[in-house]
Amino acid sequence: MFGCVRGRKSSREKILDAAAELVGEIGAGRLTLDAVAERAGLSKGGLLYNFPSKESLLQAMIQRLVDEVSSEKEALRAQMTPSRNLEAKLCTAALLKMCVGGKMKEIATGMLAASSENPRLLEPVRHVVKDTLEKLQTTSEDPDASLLAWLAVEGLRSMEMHDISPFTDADRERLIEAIGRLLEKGIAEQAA
Amino acid sequence: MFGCVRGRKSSREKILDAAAELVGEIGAGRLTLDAVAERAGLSKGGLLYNFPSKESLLQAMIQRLVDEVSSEKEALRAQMTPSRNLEAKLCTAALLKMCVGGKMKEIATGMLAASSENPRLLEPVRHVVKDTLEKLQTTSEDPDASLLAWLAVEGLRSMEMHDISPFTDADRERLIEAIGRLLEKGIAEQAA
DNA sequence: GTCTATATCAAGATAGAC
DNA sequence: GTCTATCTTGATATAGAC
Repeated sequence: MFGCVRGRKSSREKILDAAAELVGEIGAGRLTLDAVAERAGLSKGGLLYNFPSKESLLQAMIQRLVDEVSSEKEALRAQMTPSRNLEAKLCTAALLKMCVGGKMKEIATGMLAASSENPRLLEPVRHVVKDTLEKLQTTSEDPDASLLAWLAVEGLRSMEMHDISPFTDADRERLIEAIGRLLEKGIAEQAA
Repeated sequence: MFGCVRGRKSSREKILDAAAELVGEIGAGRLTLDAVAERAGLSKGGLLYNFPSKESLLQAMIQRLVDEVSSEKEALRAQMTPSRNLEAKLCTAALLKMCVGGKMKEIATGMLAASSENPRLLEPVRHVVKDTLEKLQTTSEDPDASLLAWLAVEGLRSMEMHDISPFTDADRERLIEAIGRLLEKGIAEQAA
C-alpha cells in the first residue's frame, strides 16, 4: 500500500514477512520474537520498537491477511463484467488465486499464529466471514451454489494453511473449473 | 472403544477431554500441562504418568480425532444402502453430524493444538485426507461433485474449529440439503 | 530507529515419596 | 497410579546506551 516503493521494504513489512514464513516452517506455537527478529535481520529490540508486543505483531499479521484478500477481491471486481453469482466468483477467484500461487500458505498462517496465541485476535476474520456470508446470501442469483463454492474454497484454503493438502496442480485446475461450472450452471434439477 | 463402560472414564479419556475443552476456550498456544491437569482433576505428575510428554498428549488428541471421524463414517456406512457418490455422502455426513451437534469444535481443536506445537503431528490427518481424496476420485460416479461437497464440509469444519463460523442452525440445515442435492443430481449441464 | 543486557516469569520435565 | 517439590530452559518485555 504505502511502503511498496521499488522493492524497498519497510522494517514492518520485513518483520511481517519473516513471521509469516516462520509459522509455516516451525509451527505457530514456536513463533518467538527472537526467531522473527533473526529472520527479519534485526535485533529483538528493533523488532519491539516496531511492534511493542507480540500481540501487536500477531494483530498486524491478521490485518494484513484480511487486507490482502480484500484488495485482491476488489482488483478482480474492477476487471469483471457483471455476471451470475458475481460475489461468489470474486470470493472464490481471489482465494483460489492465492492458493494456486502457493502464496496462501505463507499468508494464511497468520491465522494460525494469532489463533494459537489468543483466539480473540481472529475478530477481524470473523467479521469478514460474516460479511461475506451475508453478501452471498443477499446478492446471489443462486445462494446455495454460491455458498457451496465459497465453502469449498475455504476448505482448500484450510488444508493449504495446515499443510495437509493432497492436491496436485492438476487437481486444483479441475476444481477451479468445477467451481466455475457450479456458479454458472447451478446444481442440476434432473437426476443424473 | 475400551474404557467406555458405563460412563466410568479412564484418566486418559478425562485428560483428553480436558485438553480438547481447553483449546477451545483459551487457544491452542496456551494449552499448558498445568491447565490440563487442573481441568482433568489430577496433578501434573499424574498427567505425566499417563502421557510422558506434552507431545504424546497432542499425538493422542490427533489420533482420537481421526478415530472418531473414521468410526462415525463406518457406523454410517453400515446403515446406508448403496447409492450414488456413496463415499462422498459418508464423508460429508460423518463430518456434518459432528459439526451440527457442536461436538466438532471440541474435537477438531486437537488439530490446532498439535499444529501449534509441532506441525509434523498432523501426519495422521494428512494421511486420512490423502486417502479420502483418492477414494473419492476413484469410486465416485461424479468426482467433481464429490470433491466439491467434501471440500465444502471441510470449509465449514475449519470455520467451526476456529470459532469464526457465522452459520445459524437454519443455514446449516440448508447447506446439508444443498450438499445432498449436489451429490444426488450433480452440477447442471444447461444454463440457468 | 536499532542495539545489548537483563529482569521476570511461565512451562515442561524429573525425582522420589506415598 | 497419583502426589509434591524442584530443576532448567526459554521467551516476553524493559531499560538505557548508541
